[in-house]
Amino acid sequence: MPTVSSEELAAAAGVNSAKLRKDFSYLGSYGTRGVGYDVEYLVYQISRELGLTQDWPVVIVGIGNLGAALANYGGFASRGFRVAALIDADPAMAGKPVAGMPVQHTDDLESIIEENGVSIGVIATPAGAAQQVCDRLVAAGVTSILNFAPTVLSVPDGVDVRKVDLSIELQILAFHEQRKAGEEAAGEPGTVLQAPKETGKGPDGDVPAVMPA
Amino acid sequence: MPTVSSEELAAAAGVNSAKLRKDFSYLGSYGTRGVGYDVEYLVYQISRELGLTQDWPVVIVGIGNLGAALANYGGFASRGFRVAALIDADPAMAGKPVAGMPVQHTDDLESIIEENGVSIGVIATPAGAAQQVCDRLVAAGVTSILNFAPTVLSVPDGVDVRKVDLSIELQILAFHEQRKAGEEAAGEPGTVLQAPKETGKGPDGDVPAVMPA
DNA sequence: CCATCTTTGTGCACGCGTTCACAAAGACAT
DNA sequence: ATGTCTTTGTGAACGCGTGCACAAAGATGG
Repeated sequence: MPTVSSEELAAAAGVNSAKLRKDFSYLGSYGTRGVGYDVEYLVYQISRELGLTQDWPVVIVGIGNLGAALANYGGFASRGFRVAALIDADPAMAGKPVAGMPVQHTDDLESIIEENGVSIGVIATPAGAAQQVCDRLVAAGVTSILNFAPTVLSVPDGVDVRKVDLSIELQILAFHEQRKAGEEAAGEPGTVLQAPKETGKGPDGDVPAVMPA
Repeated sequence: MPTVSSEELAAAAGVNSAKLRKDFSYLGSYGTRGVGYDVEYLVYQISRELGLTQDWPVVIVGIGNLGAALANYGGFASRGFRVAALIDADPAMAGKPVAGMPVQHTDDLESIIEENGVSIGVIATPAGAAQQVCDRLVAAGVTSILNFAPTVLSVPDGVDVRKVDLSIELQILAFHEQRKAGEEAAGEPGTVLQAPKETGKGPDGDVPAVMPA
């Protein structure tokens, strides 16, 4: 029976072994003292807890470049996601195959959601259409939305929204890049003030909490 | 002179006003007691600190659906980013206009980086090509990389890499979705163990630290 | 010029998460 | 069986960030 110790896993992941054990303990006691964790069993338990063992049908609304990229993205299937439908408002897109699947028109959004039991929707439309699409998705029964449009969506309680801003990551890189460049010329008064300390805990460690939208 | 108080800003952002004032104080003392912060001056100071006032030339390598989506993304310009070049390995792509800009061939990667003084690169290639592209970018002088390919890149010290996994966000939504569904049927032994407490601090608050790559 | 009122900037205390350290548990050898 | 050795699971301590509370600063009015 192949096993791993918390020490090995911690070293591989670059975290503290005690933290790892404590995290695992919240899922139950799946380890064997003196031996470690049964790899296969552990993987299954974590997968189950994260929802990887379930099949999540999702719809992607807005089949532009980004929507098409998402539809073609291979990582979804292995994570338990199944693209149930691609939806676009452009009648010219309807029926066209994208990622081996015909694009459907927005008119059929509600019936598609219902028939496939979709609870997760992905919005990759232009900013102007996002809120309207969001409202229709929610009305049709979607309770989780992944929003790639550069808009803040308002949704009723009980609906989760996650906003992905492709430029925020670049922003963070640029912030660090600026820090690198400023290091050799540090100390000039009134130009770049140092943050109180460098935690070094993670890539986000020294990014200010407040960023403009 | 239009001003805002830390109280107003905190209410708008949904954070504590003391935290906000303390954060601002790390950038310097830009407020006026009894009045608040001069909006225009504050915006400028924060923009400068975040690097928004600088012009960051970036190259996008891999002009598939995702690369094209990024090239067309409007949010970059307003954040101080300028797409200096689009690069692809496919000779058939060379010269084709994407987002009003001709795609250039990978052969010219090094000269493009050098001529434009690019220090930030975006990788949107297939997984198989990512590391090789990364190596060439780094060798050419790029010190920050935004990686959309589903690979972990290895880079020398001093180079920053941020990995964007489009499915991880879906993963998080699915995790919460599962929790929602499990709530009415909670308490069954051995199925879904509760995390010790619900912090409610943010959308990532109750996501386990360890997730499979 | 003094009094009052508003809001900043920050010392300090609290609370939470991380880490340490160790007892308990189980494997394995004798 | 008994002892030894490894590794888990977790109580307790530590450290850091968040929020409270207030003194200092400056505006504003009389």
